[in-house]
Amino acid sequence: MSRKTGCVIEKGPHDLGLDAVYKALASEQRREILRILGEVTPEPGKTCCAADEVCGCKLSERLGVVPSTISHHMTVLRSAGLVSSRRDGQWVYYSLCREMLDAAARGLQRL
Amino acid sequence: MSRKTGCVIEKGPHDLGLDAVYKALASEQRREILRILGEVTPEPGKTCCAADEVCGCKLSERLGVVPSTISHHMTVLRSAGLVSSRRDGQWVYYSLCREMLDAAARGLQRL
DNA sequence: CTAATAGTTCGATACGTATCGAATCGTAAG
DNA sequence: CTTACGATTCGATACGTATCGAACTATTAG
Repeated sequence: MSRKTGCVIEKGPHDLGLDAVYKALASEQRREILRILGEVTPEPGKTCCAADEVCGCKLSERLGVVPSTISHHMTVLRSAGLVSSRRDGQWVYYSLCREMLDAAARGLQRL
Repeated sequence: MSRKTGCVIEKGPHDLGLDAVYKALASEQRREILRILGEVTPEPGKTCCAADEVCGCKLSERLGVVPSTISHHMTVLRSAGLVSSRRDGQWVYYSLCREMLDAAARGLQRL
């Protein structure tokens, strides 16, 4: 099926719509995840990663935390709109939502 | 004495220097404080606020929280480098450190 | 000096979050 | 169907944070 979770930029009073975004960013581990997703370097020999996407198991490996913790962080990032997820067979691929990152950056400069 | 706390932009591995900044931003109340400091609108008849600065008692009044809570938030914001503080007699004036806000915004775009 | 005002610090409480292991679900491979 | 693997959910625990009131400090006003 591979239904893709779109990244929608919500707008509300003040930056309440960005509240979840700033909370999600307040974690070095999650920022590391975003950095990894930003790399989008496809490893040649690997089967588990598409061209510009990263799957959960790779994140688990690179951060050195168990899958359930990764899953938790990805839920936070996804509901903040910072990443989108797509299931392809056994794997779930994540990719960065740069629009939301830009929105957060603009939100800061607006202060 | 009015010794001013300078705002220094620290740099470290990754954005660990920005960790405190993102944590400080992960609070609607603190973002509201930054917004108020960003206004820098001097009220004409008021005696407790200098031209481009805001004192703690005004923040306490506008947010509707007790002074001790404001003091806590200001400590967080100050140690993140997002605001600088200056005591003038009875009052402590706060002002925004736009350099650090810009650094945080740039940090996001770098992801 | 005394009283009043602004701010900070401290202690307590409540709430949120990070993390793990175990159990479960979904999909693919045998 | 059974097994294996990736991912998620759940429960428990530990830690961090927000908030308040009370006590304290600093400064000004009388």
